[in-house]
Amino acid sequence: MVELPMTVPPDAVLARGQGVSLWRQIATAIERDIAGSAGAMQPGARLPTEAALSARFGVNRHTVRRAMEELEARGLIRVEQGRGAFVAEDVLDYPLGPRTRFTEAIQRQNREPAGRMIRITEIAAEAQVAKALGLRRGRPVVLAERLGLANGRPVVIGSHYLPAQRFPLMLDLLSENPSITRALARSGVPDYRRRSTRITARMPTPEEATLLQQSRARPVLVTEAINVDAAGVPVELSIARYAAARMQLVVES
Amino acid sequence: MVELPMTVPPDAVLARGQGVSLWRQIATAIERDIAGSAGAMQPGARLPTEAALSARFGVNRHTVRRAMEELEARGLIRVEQGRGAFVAEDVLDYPLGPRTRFTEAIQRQNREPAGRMIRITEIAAEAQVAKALGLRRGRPVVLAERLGLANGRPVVIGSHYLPAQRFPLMLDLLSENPSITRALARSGVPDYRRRSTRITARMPTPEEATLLQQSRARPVLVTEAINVDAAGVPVELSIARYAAARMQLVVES
DNA sequence: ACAAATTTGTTCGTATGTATG
DNA sequence: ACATACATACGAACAAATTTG
Repeated sequence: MVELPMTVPPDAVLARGQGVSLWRQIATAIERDIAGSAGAMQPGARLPTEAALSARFGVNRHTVRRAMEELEARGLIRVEQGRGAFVAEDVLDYPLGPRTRFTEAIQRQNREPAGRMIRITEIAAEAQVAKALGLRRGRPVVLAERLGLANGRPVVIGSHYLPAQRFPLMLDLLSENPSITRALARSGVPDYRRRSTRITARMPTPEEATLLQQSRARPVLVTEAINVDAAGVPVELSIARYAAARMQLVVES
Repeated sequence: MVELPMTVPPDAVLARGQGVSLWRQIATAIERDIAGSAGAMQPGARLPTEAALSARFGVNRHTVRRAMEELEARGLIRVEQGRGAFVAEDVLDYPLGPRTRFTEAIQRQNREPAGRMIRITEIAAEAQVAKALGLRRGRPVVLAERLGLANGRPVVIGSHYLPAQRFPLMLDLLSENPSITRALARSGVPDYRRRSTRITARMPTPEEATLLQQSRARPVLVTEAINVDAAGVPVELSIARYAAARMQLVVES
């Protein structure tokens, strides 16, 4: 990019010397762009660079930065060094209770939940899975991998392991309808609860980053939960990876 | 690095053609190096590169890799592309109950807990802190930042915010002894409990990475907990940052 | 592993307008 | 009228983080 030495008129004209500081006018202009009734920007969308904005408004970069500071302090945008500024995404809460279901948790926050099945297969249980489900190694388990979305934005990848011998129809049921709760209900488990949850954080695999539509440089929250039936017998091992920027876990005591 | 075309004798000699595969011999040799009675390697310490090991054992790099695979599958080491192989660190559990204290949680897992105060100051409450503690913005709060260690390894940084007006002696008490529990007890709060906890994950700041002695490329788990007294009044906002590689959170339901 | 390009963050310096005493 | 303090605005240079090839 070559810098043109000419003075170009700014696209947006500000009222100079009228009692309202330039940076305030810029802040409200950007705010209108973000939440404006006309074309509202999507949460997570990237704002123009500081250089672009200062050109557009015909001001120094510092003046734009002062406006950005204001918007960030008010929680409307998120600025990241080296990456840019982004329309703030609202962070959803995921309550870690014994009975929380993804769909309910999202609905309670007035978002539209959705699920997309990524893959359903039957595999042999490795050590970790077998131990969690109380099976012997190598026993068949159904593995269902599901992407959970809120308002169309991906927020979680869930890997669900269920004993194939106890639930012979599970693979078909989940192929029809991605709801684990529904498939378990049709398999004679009307209710189940979360027994224990381990929470860790790590960097995403390339596939996880793609599915969650997030940068490979941001971490995922990982929960590993064992779900048991009314009798306390494990029916599902669930490993979920949350986009940490869009979802936080909440424990009520 | 230039590859020397000469054949140099390996430092460690293996038994070839004796019924035990080379990679198994190498695996047990490395295992002895790691956990050996002689000079045990510290958890988190870096192993020699694959090239160095293949030179030392006089085998192809693939053979060393086969041994590494085995050790990684058994959880003894952790291999990271582009970084190297490291002696596995044991991951401690931190139970997120209403009454869990750091010291007890570490002791229950037979580790030696320790705490080092990083800084104690009195500051004006910003919006987030004020809201959590039920104060007005700008009211004075004591901020105590503490590094928690297990067996001498840093595992958590805790930032503790307490209302300075309710606890006028807090700054002095914490300067004497870094225990929050003790300082609260001496301030007329013999017991407190965790009301709610939010859990997120993010990349560490440079300072956090240094304090936790971890790579800036690995995430930290962040918990934000509000602690209340027997009457349910908030007495402390606690923001903790855990080295995700050394600590995982556990919720029992 | 490295270098280049892009983008935000920080720190100088300079100048102007406004409110205060 | 003058001095002072403060917020605003501009310019330049460099530092730091990220992305890309």
